[in-house]
Amino acid sequence: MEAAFETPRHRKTRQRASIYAIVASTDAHPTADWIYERAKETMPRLSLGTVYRNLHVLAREGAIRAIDAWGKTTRYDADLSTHYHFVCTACGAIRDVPKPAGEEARLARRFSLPGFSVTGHRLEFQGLCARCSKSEKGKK
Amino acid sequence: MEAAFETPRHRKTRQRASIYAIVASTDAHPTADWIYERAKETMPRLSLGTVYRNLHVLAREGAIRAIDAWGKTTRYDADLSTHYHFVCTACGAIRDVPKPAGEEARLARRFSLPGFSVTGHRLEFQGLCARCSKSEKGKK
DNA sequence: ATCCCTGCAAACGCTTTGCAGGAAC
DNA sequence: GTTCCTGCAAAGCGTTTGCAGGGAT
Repeated sequence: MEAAFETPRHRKTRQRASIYAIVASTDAHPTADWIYERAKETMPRLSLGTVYRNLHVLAREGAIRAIDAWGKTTRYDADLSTHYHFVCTACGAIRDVPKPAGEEARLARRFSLPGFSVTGHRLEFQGLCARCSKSEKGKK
Repeated sequence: MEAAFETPRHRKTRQRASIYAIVASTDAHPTADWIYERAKETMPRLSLGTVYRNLHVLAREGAIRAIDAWGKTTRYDADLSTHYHFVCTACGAIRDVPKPAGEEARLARRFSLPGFSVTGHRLEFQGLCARCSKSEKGKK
């Protein structure tokens, strides 16, 4: 009963460390399944359920962030800096879009939401990424 | 073979008419299941699969719009005017937020997305709606 | 030794789909 | 009469969860 004020919340496990490392190693905003496949390379007995459980733990701890784009599979991001996303409607790729400073203030000024206490917002651009944009032109 | 230039795409059915009427009758951004329950009141043999199929048809035709909020169930909206949404993280209610004129231009100016062809965007506010905001205060 | 965490598999919620009969054209 | 659409039920997909055994503390 030492350190009652500390919260040793979770034990360290190889699984969680590996999962975090994988998420942090890419900016491709991977899906749970993609992470699972990568992690299995070093831990063949890993189960998908464990991946999901640890992604939740990591997200709750604030180590990673869960993002959901256009109703598709949830994707995960270890880049905690606040930014927006651009989603390619053709290939599903997600690119980061930096959020300008003072965007909150601008939005608050521009949108009055009486009675509501706004805790956050989400801005997402859709369209074709550079690559898909090219191949579309080629086709048509 | 009259009117080859017209596209009679779909037949009229009571089911589709009813489903559209229900979506159009509310601004509560209903879920497929809610629509199903309502529609069953007048068409007890209706199946949920038919509801989904028709919602897709209507969305493809542009009669309604499908919106997905925070990874939860898809919701539907017959209000085609472009607007944003505010989602209450406590009760899940969705309220419309009018989009100011010229927002596209402003965003394009503010965010440069080189190489991407942006076809749209989505802005969503999260927080507590007026009602939940009150009850939260009461609790704490 | 404790209890959390894991692997496994079953179950979940929402959504989609194959089929055969019935309705719209 | 020809197709499309429906009701039904089963399957699909991503995700969650109950369980018993194993690993971290």
